[in-house]
Amino acid sequence: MARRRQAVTIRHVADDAGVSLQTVSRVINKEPNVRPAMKEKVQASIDKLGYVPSIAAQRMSGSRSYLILALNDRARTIEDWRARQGTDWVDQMLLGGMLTCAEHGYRMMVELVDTHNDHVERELTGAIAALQPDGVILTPPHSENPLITGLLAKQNIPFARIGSREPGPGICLTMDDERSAGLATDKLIELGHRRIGFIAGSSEYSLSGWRVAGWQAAMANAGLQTDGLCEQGDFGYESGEAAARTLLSLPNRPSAIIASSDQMALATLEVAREMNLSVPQDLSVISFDNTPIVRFTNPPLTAVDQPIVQTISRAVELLINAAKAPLPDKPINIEGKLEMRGSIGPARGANDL
Amino acid sequence: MARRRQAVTIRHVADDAGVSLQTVSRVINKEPNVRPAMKEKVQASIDKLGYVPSIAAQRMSGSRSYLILALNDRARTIEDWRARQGTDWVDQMLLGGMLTCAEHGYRMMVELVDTHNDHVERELTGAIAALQPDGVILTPPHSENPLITGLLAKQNIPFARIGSREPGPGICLTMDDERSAGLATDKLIELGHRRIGFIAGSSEYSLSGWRVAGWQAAMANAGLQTDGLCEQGDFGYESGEAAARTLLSLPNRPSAIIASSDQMALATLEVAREMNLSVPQDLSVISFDNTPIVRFTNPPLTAVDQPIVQTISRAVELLINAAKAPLPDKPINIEGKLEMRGSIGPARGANDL
DNA sequence: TTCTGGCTTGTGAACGCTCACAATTGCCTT
DNA sequence: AAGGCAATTGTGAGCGTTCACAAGCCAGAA
Repeated sequence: MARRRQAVTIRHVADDAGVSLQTVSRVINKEPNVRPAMKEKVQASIDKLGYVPSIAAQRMSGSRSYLILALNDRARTIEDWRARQGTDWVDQMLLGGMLTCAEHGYRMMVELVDTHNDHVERELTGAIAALQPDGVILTPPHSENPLITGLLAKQNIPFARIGSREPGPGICLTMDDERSAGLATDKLIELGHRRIGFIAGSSEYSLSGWRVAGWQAAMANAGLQTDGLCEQGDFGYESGEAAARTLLSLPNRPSAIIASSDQMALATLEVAREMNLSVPQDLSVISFDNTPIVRFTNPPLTAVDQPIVQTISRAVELLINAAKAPLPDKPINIEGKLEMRGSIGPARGANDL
Repeated sequence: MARRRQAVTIRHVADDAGVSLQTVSRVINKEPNVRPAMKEKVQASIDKLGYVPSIAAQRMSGSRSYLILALNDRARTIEDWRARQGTDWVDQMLLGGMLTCAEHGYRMMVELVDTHNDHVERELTGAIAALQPDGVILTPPHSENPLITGLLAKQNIPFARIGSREPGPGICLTMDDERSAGLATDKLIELGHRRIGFIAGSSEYSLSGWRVAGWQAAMANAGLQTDGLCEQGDFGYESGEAAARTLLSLPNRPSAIIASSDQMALATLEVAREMNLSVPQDLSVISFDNTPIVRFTNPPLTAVDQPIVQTISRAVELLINAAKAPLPDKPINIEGKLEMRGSIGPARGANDL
């Protein structure tokens, strides 16, 4: 294989425009203090030759790498991955991140790392040394791993923590889970439901706790009981099935269930069908995430939309900007909203109230 | 922001081990002709110092970039992306590609490019100049875009074309669409179905045509008619809805339908429900892709599993290897298989046959 | 007119690594 | 024991870009 060289380098542009390398560099980097006429001349040469700076060289010479690294939980095996289902999240992340990166001339790279692995530290330092990204995005559960956040802080790399609120280095972005859960709960209460069950997500994610808290607060606020109405799940389908079965087998079963993930809501729908409960007449269901799948269930699921794309997009912008301005200290909270579909309805006998 | 330098460079390792830079380089690159004792000594220093070579520097000095670029169709907007649904494909690609890359010390980067855009050429050359990948993976419909393949060939970059068979530069990998469609058709015929409808995918993808061909061949082979039983779709839900409605409104409606995508199969299920046809008693449905969603429909969909992960994984391996051995000329065909679930059953009156 | 000081542009070095080639080593032959 | 050849190690240059600094330029003030 022939050694592949850059086709057109900064030198070609400089020669073509009859200026120095540095001047071209300044135009590329949109630095101030370049006379408009000069800038135009150089830009013309760049366009003419189709010049694109080599990221490798840019990185080498100590400037930015124009790279944002997104750290994601890695499935140990492919089966594992498939079994989890909730992968649509990754798509949205990618989408939001990449498009926003592209707008700013950056690129996003995804790295899959196992949180439960002893080698996290090694894998991460390796990735950073190899890639030298300008910023890192941490998704749960990485965002709450002190080993990872500590490492990034030590290396002085700006990073964003999605779905975390722990104070410390890095900017936190959350999707206001309490409020979202509250929103869903309030809606059901408004429809006359008094016994509202909740299926919690994996306790490994602290956002699971926030959601439960939001539900509890809303219930308490309306003077409603929550005892025995919360079942633990892990975001996956099977766990949702078990939880729904437990809740719906209760002597005084809830007339509505909020599930902390679309997968668990799907499972709830299925359990209801098995038990001959029709949705929404006998049971109202609300889910979290609002991945595309919820539009095709029967009935379509009312869901809390997680503004993932928006959140990641915001994170990317902050990280890119971090080269100039320091990251804000305060956590950023992006509000979700309830997307209404057919899976909820008035409680039986609601009009009696 | 402080200029971030590489923490530990090849020089540190060389000093620590008391050898020359080149020797360390040789060890890193697993070159032959390094005495075992030497290799061990160097490796010990590498491990001790936690050295990881800078990809930027490696690329600069003319060797590999350890980067595979995967070109994907870009949704113009976020809404567009969401509406398409079929995003799970991307997940699988990422997964298969990344894990395989990681095994070989490579990384995969995804680039979203609009095929219908006038700037494809510019975007692609830009990405290549900036990233200088060692190989490129093209997914449909990019894999059949002569502008793109031509460009890559001219730049002498090894590339893989997924879902294409057009002769020309680059290695083609397909998932044997005729055979898969044939498999599905044969199964239905075996169950006694005689009128089997087909919903084709977007004509922009030539694999759509292959699937139709596979169905037709299998039907012809069994002496069955196909006239009027094929409807055009575009892989999306809405198109599937329209196609299914047309097929099921036929005076002599088919007792089974094969849809070229999971989304279109979902739509078919929904149309059947509307028309009070129960699946699989009144209608058998088979879909293509086998994305996770099909397990949660009611009934779960029998689907042709597309070995995407396997295919991408294979492509990555070939591309990485292309640095040494040239790419094989012959297209590679990876077989799919039928995954049986509850959406198919014997034809009404099948036992009469 | 001459000088000061800010804007513009240019210069050489450096970034971390691999390439091509040169120098050294070890080992087998004669 | 000397020669020769292959295996092993080392050397200097260069990849494309930006950095720090130096040099040139022009305007307005003295």
